[in-house]
Amino acid sequence: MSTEARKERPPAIALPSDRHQYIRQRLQQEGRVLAAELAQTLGVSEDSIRRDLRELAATGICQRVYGGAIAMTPNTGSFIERSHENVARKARLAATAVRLLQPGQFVFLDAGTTNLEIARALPDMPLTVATNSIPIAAALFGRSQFEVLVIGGRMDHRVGGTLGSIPTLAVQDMRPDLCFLGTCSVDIELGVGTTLAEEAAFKRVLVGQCNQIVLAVTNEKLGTASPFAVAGMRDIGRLVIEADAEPHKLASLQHSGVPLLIADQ
Amino acid sequence: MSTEARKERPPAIALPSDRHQYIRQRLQQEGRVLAAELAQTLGVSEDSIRRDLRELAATGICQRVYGGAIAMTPNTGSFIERSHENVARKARLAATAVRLLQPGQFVFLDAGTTNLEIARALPDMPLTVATNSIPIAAALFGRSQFEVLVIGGRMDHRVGGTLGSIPTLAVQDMRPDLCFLGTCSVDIELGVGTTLAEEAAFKRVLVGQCNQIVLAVTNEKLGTASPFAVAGMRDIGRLVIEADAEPHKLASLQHSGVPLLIADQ
DNA sequence: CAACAACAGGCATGATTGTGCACCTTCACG
DNA sequence: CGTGAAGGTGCACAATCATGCCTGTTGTTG
Repeated sequence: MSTEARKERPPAIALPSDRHQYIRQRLQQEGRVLAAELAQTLGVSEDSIRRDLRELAATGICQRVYGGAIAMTPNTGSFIERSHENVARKARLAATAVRLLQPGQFVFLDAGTTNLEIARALPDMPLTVATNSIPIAAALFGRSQFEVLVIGGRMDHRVGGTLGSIPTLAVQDMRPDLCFLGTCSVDIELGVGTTLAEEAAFKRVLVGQCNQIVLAVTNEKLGTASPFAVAGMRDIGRLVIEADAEPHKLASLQHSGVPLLIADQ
Repeated sequence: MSTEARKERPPAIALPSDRHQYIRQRLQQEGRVLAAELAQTLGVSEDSIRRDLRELAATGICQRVYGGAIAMTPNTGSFIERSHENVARKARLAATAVRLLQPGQFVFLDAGTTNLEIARALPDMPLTVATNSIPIAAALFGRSQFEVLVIGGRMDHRVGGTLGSIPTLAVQDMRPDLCFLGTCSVDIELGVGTTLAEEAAFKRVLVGQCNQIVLAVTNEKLGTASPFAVAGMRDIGRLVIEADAEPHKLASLQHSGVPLLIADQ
């Protein structure tokens, strides 16, 4: 196997940065690494490997698990998988976010697992809801007090909704009062971003159409960046975050002037 | 079988998170898992498997049952489909109907509970699938070998799909090879009909766009009429019926010249 | 109802982890 | 050239985690 050949190559590595690069390469190739195996391959103690993995995890490159680490590439995990992660925390975020709604409003629910929880948490009041997400539309099926508009087009199996020119054109005919924007990353300097170019293009048009943008983000997305920019922080009308967000991130967000809404514990 | 090959693959699993991922994959593929079988396949005790399943159940990924666990489908939501007890019969109809498909075809799946079973029974071959039904789109979500086109518009909570001018206009740009038409009633004299005027209007346009119309109907719909006509019997390219259809209805259908396809018992 | 399988919880054990500490190398500075 | 600061590395230790076994309980089947 090619991976075997690559694993057995003499490391001849003395610099920690070389080790980091090697670990990142392995993570990208195989999706996961084992601490003990890395220690043997690289000829250092497991302590050093653990330190390396901790540092890589701190920068969001991987996620620390018992015995090693798994790659944190955002494309890892389809929508179905992601929709099972952190459900309780997302539901708490959603319960707070829906308080921003007023009866009679026209609200857009962008694709995303947090927004799926928001769809489930929508209160029983007259609302017009538009969405390009199939799971969200399915969750709203039967909630007959809502006028539901489905944005048609080609379904993207990664994001769980329609993307491309057809949905983009359809959104240009709408003027939602409120938009819950789905996102992969939020950073004060870099703003909101996603991992797919097509997704970002759609969201950019969406942001331009909506009266107010609301962003509900879990802790792990705060302070991270994604390859494709969607919006700047000044475009965000309200940022809903968890109660136990890291203090220094919370402080810098408050300092940046974004209107915050902190979810109940 | 491919599932066999996947089951027998050497686990080479050292991390507990890998085990979780494997179980989730099996759940998604097969809908259910057995604790004893997992323990043997993964080379750990059943206690550990039970702990894993408990954790996965706690996060909502699966539901714990005696002997294993079954997959939860939170993204497809709580459908009212469970109220339809004819799922098994519809699934048999569907298994026969999908044999009409050829690789590479463009197929339209109209809204309807029988067509939902057809969506689930679609074989693994390259297909372009268009639908105005949200439950069907949700069922196809994740089947990444299909190019799925969702027909957008206002969602009708009674039929579970989009209806009105927007979907009708969207369908006029399509020329599907095959269309599985949803229906409320079929009669040799009166043809195909539905109970909603808007629904019938959409289906009439759809019928005009498609190269071949396939109708899969359960016994209780045969020989009944609905207020709004959709198509005549001569528009039907193939009629899929159950094996135990009433003999006199079957005879008159055969006499009428409609190409019949009788489902397996 | 009886036999049996599956289950949850408690417990002991070994593996993994984080942290503090000592040692080493490197490098800038006097 | 000597020296001290800074960072990387390995080791020891305590805490945590994962696992298998045990026990009593619950659910299933005949």
